[in-house]
Amino acid sequence: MSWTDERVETLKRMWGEGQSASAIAKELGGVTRNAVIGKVHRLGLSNRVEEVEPAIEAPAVAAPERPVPAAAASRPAAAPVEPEPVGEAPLEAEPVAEAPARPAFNPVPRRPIVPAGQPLPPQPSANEISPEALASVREVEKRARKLTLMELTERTCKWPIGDPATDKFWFCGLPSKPGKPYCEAHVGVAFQPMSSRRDRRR
DNA sequence: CCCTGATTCGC
DNA sequence: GCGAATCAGG
Repeated sequence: MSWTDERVETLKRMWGEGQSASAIAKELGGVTRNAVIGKVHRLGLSNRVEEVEPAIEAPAVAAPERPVPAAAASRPAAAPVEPEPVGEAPLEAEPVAEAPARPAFNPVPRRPIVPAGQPLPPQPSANEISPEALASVREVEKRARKLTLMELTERTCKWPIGDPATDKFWFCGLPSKPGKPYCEAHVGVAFQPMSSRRDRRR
């Protein structure tokens, strides 16, 4: 395989979307993640900071990180602060700013994309699941690895746990069954034979 | 062990 | 230019 314009385009797009090198390699096919990474570097876009798509803008917090405005030059022995030399500072001063007391650290500097694979799980209504399976799930969820969306891979269980609207939300993350999006326990509740979920008038 | 990107260097 | 091997890290 060679880097045709089309393939390069796909590479750029996916890299821009925050996809991992391995994911991109898989998508393209015929190349390894090493090849992708190598190409990324040769294209000079290893710096993923650039945001190509419009999408929802996350305030790109640069975080200059300079809590100590003045007194930088003269730092006798009084300043207990920052042990770091802050590297050089060949650049001229640009103190002006005042950075409000609060660094205002807005989270989510990234904008990950949903990992390939099937769209996610239909939260089952806890009512039509066998007691055994349900018990199993509860048990398993205590041991969930609590992965975040971007930590999911093809071999981690993608079963969502908790309320997405709160902090108490994560993905199971336990080893998924080969070829399945979920772990043993969750496969059990996700894929129910038609026969077992028949009418159960309530 | 699973995974990530970064770098090197023979081709 | 390419990418396997390797490195460094989570």
